[in-house]
Amino acid sequence: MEHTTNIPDKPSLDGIETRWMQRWEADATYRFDRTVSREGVFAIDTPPPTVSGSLHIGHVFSYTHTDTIARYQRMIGKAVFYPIGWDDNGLATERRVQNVTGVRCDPSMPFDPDFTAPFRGDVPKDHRAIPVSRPNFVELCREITHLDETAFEAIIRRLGLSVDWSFLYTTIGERARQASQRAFLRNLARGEAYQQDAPTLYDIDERTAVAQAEMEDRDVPGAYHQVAFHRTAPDGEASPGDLVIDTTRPELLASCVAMVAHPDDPRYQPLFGTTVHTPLFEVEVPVLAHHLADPEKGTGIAMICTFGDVTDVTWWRELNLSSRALIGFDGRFATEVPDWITSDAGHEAYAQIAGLSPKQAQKRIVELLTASGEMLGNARPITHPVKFYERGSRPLEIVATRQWYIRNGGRDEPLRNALVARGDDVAWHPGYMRHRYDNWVGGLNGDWLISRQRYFGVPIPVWYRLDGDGNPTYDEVLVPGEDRLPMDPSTDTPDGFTNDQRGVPGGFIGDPDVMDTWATSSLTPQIAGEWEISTGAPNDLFHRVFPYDLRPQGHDIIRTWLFSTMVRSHHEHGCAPWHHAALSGWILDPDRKKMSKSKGNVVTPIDLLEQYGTDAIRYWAACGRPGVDTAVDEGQMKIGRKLGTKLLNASKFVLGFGEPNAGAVPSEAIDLAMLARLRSVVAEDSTGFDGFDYARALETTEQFFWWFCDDYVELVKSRAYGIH
RNA sequence: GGGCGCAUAGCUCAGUUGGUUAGAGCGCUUCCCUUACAAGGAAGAAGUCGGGGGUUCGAGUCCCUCUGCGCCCACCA
Repeated sequence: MEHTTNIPDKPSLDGIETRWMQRWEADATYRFDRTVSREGVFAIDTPPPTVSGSLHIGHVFSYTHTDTIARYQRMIGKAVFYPIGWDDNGLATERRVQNVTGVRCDPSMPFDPDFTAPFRGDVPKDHRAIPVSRPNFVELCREITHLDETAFEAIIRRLGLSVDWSFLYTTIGERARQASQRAFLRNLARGEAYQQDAPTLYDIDERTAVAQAEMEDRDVPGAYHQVAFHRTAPDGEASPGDLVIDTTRPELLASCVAMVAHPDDPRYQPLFGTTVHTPLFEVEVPVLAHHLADPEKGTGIAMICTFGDVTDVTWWRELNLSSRALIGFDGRFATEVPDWITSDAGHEAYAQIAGLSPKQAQKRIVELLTASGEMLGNARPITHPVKFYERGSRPLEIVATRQWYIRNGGRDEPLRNALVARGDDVAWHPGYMRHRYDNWVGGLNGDWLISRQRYFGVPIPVWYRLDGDGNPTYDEVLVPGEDRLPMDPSTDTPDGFTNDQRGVPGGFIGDPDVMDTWATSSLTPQIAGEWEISTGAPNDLFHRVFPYDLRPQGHDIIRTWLFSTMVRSHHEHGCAPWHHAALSGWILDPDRKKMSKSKGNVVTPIDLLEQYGTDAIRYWAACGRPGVDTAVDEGQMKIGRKLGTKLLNASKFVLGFGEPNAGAVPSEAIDLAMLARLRSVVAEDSTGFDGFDYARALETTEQFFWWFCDDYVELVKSRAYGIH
């Protein structure tokens, strides 16, 4: 207890944050005691915020919730493991660097040790991005993330989070790369990781494959084009009898491999087993039956292209069709005329779209179809959902590429059921969030694609043997021993080889890809807990913290972070990675619209912290019920500010009377009543916190505090001042 | 098409297994610079708990249904 002489006349909240930040740091107040065994530990799998700009008020909101839980657990005697990290690898960072500096990575460029990046503001708007080598680009990513991370740390400290900074990690850091590569190699050894050459959703701007979890549907304008295919006459020539389809992607006509209608559709039953000729390109394709064809849609018969959408992929696979892919990794139609187009007219038509983007090609094809009379009527505009990469600006294309996958139940019923059942091992707060998990796992339609054709990430830690012609033999995967991790296959050499065998026939080549950022952040429990890291006392930490007690996170990343963490833990440890998952709500702007940068309504945390003070902001945050979307409410922050001042003044009153005499026991009825009430408040708050309901605990405490001030203090005043 | 959430005073929200006249804060009205606090205190007005139906002695709370808003998921040619 402070001595009475230290009580200021006019207690103030100003500067209180700095004082306590320094005190906590000096005293190592929140340092985790790593001698405590698992039963005495409360471990938190803190979300590492994405380093791609600044922290959002939403972070302040949800991180405060977790901090109240951490502080409660500490108060009841637990050693709280409360680490923090920065998620700085991956495409989000690369995009940020591109935006800030105006460069782009070109792996074919040589390293330039003297390169200094311009800042975007100094680059003319119409100037094209400056290509730099991969090492230069990675260096830039490190520099810029470091700047952002410094700012992040300042805000988190200012917010008073009781994290243990000695466990700070980054997802591009050595520990993360090591854990990520180790887990991958073990997935590989157990058959949970595999590579496959298959149609893949591909972002043609970022030039990388993306996973199902990173896709989103957007309603965009499109148009139905009614196009006539020509029936094949007995002599093999196209006849005038036409078969009409509706398509939103006429530009893919050259990739058409078949027609498909529902097996029960009487309109098309006579045509099953026959062939038709495509318009413009005059390619002969079969008419087939498949139950996914919807008689209600368009004309009831569709063209199958490789690949216009995911249904095409299903048809292609299940009907065992050949592949006629034309859109390449650059998002443009192949420049060479494909060999399945044989007629002169077909060659001529293809020359019109060679090298074009899908959008350009569509325009041209429509012109050609109109000219040839094979397009019936005008295009009918519609709005339809199209798949985008969540951070992308152009629709995803489907391109056949070799990629790495981790099994997540998307193609495997028993594994899917096992992962759904893992949801039972976790207590969900609020409980209904469980449905989102079940929903997502139940709806998976493929395994988890983890390879990315990008640069700032954890390398896929394998090499491939090159055959006598210098071509990679992908089924001969060369792996490093775990003692070599972290490693980079583009500079490290596999055992039994020398570096001069890199890229030469009979030698080896490193996998050029990096892992998806979720493939690393799915291991935050392992990274923060120093899984398998030898620190003199091997693994002294991990078994004290794993499985963690709590995973706090936003409900929007159940499909990504929560699920992927579950997958990795299930494979590696055979259990759920935590006992509780607490899902926080969204932050809405004061008009209750979802905040977004494009709307320009983002409130920066630092301004609010400056204006109202940490306690006021934390008060506002803690008033938001678990899982409930909450508006930014400066009124609530003002109340928090007043409450803080009230607390200081009430403390001033109480502390002003000094310590009670040693051995003194309360005997006045009013005192005993107050203490009894306090006991019930403590009990109720404990119940609230045990169920991760910090808001209920706050409400109870606040109510008690006002009663204490308004009634109890007023009633004891005369006694306190010695007036009877 | 499937799933989930929300709807309570002008505003933002509590209301835990159904139980006396439905609560808080902000805002509003009136009064008070009283020695912890005017960045405060005291008092007051204000709601047919989204509509309809049902179960019950009793429903904001449980069941059915409808409406509106929001979110998640889906093979959307």
